[in-house]
Amino acid sequence: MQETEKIRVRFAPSPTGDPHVGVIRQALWTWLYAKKMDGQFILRIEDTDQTRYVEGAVERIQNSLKWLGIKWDEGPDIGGPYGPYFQSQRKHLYKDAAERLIEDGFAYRCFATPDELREMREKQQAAKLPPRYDGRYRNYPKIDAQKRAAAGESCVIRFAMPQEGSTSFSDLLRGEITFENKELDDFVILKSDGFPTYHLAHVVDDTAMKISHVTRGEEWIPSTPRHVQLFNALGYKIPTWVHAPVILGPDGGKLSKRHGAKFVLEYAEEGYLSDALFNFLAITGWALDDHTEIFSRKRLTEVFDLKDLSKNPSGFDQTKLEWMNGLYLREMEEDDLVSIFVQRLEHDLPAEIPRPINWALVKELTPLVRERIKLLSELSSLVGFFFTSDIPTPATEEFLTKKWKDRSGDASEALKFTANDLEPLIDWNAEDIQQTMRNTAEKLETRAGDFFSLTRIAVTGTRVSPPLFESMEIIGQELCINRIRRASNSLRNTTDS
RNA sequence: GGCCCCAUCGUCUAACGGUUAGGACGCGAGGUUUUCAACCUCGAAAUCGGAGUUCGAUUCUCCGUGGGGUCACCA
Repeated sequence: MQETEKIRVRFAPSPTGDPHVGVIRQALWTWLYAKKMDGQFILRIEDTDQTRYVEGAVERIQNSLKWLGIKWDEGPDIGGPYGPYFQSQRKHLYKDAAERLIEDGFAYRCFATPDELREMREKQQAAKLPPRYDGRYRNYPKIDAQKRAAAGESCVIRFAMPQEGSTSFSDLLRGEITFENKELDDFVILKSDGFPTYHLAHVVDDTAMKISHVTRGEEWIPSTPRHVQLFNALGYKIPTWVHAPVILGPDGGKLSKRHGAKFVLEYAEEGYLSDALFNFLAITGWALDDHTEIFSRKRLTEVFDLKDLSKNPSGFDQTKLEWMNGLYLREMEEDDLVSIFVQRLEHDLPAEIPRPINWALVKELTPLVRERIKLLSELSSLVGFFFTSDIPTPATEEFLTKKWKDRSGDASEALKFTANDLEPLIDWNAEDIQQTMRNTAEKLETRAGDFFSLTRIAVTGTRVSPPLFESMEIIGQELCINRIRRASNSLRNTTDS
């Protein structure tokens, strides 16, 4: 019974480079479905094209998945009952299948050279015909083909597509899709180097691995009739097909590396949270209802369903991802966030700052900054001044904006008063610091805001910073007063122009 | 170009054939405020076009149009 069969799905990338968000979203949806259905999620490496193999790609793929919390139940590193999980290690299976197809009259050897085929296509195109294999070896005597192959002549094996009628299949999302067989040519199933093409390989493997749902990008729709024919010719059961939408680049075309980060691990480096990217990827192209969009992984494994995927390709809304990342940063459990912050600062803070990073300090400043950043990469520049006893005094121009324009003397005075008023403070806490400084401002007949901004620059070194008084409390009395005095002195030595 | 898929605010999307077409990001206005954020309120913003079917189409059908995919000894 189909209904009672175990759900087994797979993610089957080829190791040609880093997986970008489009392919990883595909993996993510597939994984969610496996979890929801209490099935198995298999990772299989489709390395049948040795010319495109990229060193380290398998590791990058695995690391991308791991970073997102997508664990496979069977795969190249952990094995499983249907291994091996590298197609390059299953060559004999494809060869056997191809030979069986020849035996049964579904396939034949083709000795056309690449040059010959290229020439053929050029002629077709010159004649304004669609480029396609013309079947020149389709009726070549089997005995002769056998002889030439045995003699070591290079050849490929092609599938003999039916030339009449049509092939239909049902897609979970799109329903019935039909192609005229005459539109399809005799495609290669086994290459001259003995490796299979994708068409043969995945049909053989998906069957051998008992894959119940073939999930893949919609770009595969046009070759699905070939797969249907292959499944049938081999006597295999047709799986359920799910051709999911793809992600479009910001330019409307295919996702391109020119526009910002593209690879999953780049998002990690840029300071996105795994949970946030996961959530975001899950809901671009899928929705539960008309209002929910924040989901934990666990919740998603309960409510997600492949059949609810959107049919149309989606753009990648980078801005919304950033918003969502900020949201996760704000809502995360504080202790978890502290440890993420520490980790990030270890990595991002300038080398001069001694390691290990002071955990207690990070814990203190976390509440001050967590809602001020969208990306972890923004953290170190925002909090750097907490970690060094010796910030460089900002340039005069930094201080003399707005109310203080051309008033370096006044600014210097104001800071001097602040330092003096702050010095006797016994209980160094944000509230008292604020009160003291408000008094100072009043005394100087200066608007508090203008006055605070001056102090902010002196203490933090920047015009934009975490809340001033809380920051000052953390930095400590002595250091704050030093910085303010230093700023005051530097301003006094400036002549207004 | 042939074939195939798709079509709701700028973007991601929701809507048993009956809703003032909903939400979110972003954007604009206001509020809050020591900077920046965050937060709150309000606002602008969409059913690609044309025929049908129907008492009634975002929804079903057809035709256009637009976008995307695919036509390899790549996946």
